[in-house]
Amino acid sequence: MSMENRKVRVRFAPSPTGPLHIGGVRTALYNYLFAKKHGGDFLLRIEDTDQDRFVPGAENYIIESLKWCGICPNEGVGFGDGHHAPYRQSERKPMYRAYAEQLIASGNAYYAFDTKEELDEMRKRMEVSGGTHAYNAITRQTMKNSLTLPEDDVKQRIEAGQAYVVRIKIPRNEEVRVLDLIRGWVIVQSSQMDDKVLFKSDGMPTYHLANIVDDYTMQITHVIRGEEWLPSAPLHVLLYRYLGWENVMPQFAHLPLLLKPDGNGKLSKRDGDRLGFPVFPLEWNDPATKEVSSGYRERGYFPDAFINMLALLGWHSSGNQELFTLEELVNEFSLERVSKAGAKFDPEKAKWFNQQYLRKRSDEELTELWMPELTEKGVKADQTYIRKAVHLIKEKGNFLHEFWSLGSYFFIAPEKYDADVMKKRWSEGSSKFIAELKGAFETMEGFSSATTEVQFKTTAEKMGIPPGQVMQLLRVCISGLGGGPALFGIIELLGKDEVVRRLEKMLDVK
RNA sequence: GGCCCGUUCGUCUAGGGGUUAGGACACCAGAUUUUCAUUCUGGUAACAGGGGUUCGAUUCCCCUACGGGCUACCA
Repeated sequence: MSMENRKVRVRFAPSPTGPLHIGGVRTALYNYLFAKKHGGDFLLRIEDTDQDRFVPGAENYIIESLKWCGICPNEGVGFGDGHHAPYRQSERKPMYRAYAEQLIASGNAYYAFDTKEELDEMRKRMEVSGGTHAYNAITRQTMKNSLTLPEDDVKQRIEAGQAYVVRIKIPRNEEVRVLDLIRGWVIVQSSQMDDKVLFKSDGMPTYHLANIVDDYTMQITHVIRGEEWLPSAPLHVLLYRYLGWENVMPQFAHLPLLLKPDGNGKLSKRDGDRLGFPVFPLEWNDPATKEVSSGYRERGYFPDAFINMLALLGWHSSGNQELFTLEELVNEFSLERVSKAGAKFDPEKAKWFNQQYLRKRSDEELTELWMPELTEKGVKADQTYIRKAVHLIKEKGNFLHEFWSLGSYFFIAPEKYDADVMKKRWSEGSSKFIAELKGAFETMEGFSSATTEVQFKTTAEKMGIPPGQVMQLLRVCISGLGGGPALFGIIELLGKDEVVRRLEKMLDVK
């Protein structure tokens, strides 16, 4: 089958060594968008070839994160098997050895018996002499491997059960070219590469071998991954070549890294703790340290807002649009528009995205989302009333969890009054004004925002007080807070009886 | 150290051989006819430096600087 008419198939291939951080989520997102855009498949493969680094719960965390974000793979661990199961490399273990042996047979790989100590010693030696400390075309001649040892010695060692690894035999001096969809041609001299281990002494392949074998057998057409993989891309190209798969080798795209908001460097777990914003999509309880790391979900972010925010970190459409639904992202996405430079993460903009999505939610939907908290607080109000309150509150908040502190006064008369405003605005004549206003309100027939506002102003003017001087005071009497939605909208919704009661209460307190 | 990648407002970015270098976040100022945390309007603010190529470069090339990544029997 030629490359051109193959169905697009991409994969997200994390290692279950801990919670997925937002950089990983963005990689998954771009893979998802690319797949959907081209009517292709998006699969999840778990790269657990390093059994020492296995963290319980990490795999499930990855699956739950993708689900929460709404970017579900259509194939893979946790999402149903396709034709290429299993999708966990530990379960694919039996298939890798044959490929390592194929590479040995074709002269592109070899057995190496060096111990950890011998390797350390070699590296030290090379560093002293100023050279690179790599296992390569030069240094391998001085090491214990099937290139330097007699054939029967090698055979004997293997039969005796001596530990060995399989290393790729990188050519002495050859130009290796990788075409990256984001960066163009990247050219590396093989003299700068080293004989990476492909197959470990514990019987597992390393990432490099497993990755190539799986991408080939799973018919992956595009490898979209983080920039930290760019240096090993030439190695991967060589592996495709030596395995005889170069004609179906996937195309590569290395994504720019997500950088910490201050200073420089890759965004890490520590930055979140230090700067007070989540680095993970979901809250994570570390099973070993018992440490808890906060998540976007638990902080009250909407998944679509979170995804929208991540999509714009390293990618931009041709226009000025910044708010995209998932469907719009799918339509607009292209690797050509992914930027090359790393993107500093901005927690402030993340909040702004959530605010935008909060506003986009209907009053009905927000009411429904808020109901559990209201019920828990013992609020007994009818749906229409709550919906109207929500309508006023949502213009002032960024998160649903702020609603109660922003608008509890719609359900409970304030217990406390904003101290700053009281100090600044309460004066000798204030009681008189409140009493006067209460009386005026009581006599009103209707009680709309328009009529109460007129009543308020005439009362103030009658007493020779500029309305602006007592407006915020009235707000505090009604809500206890110094700021909030349009005041007379609140007054209308609360209704005459309640407003009068609250004015009375203020007079009692003062 | 070596190799690789990168560099437009503080941040995310658009743009591209001739532009008033555009948008968004943040910030500041006015307005919403007299409250505020919303909204609206406006403003401050950028092509890392040096050489080329060219009539002309921020845009193309080279060098330097700076930043980042990789350099494990980790992914």
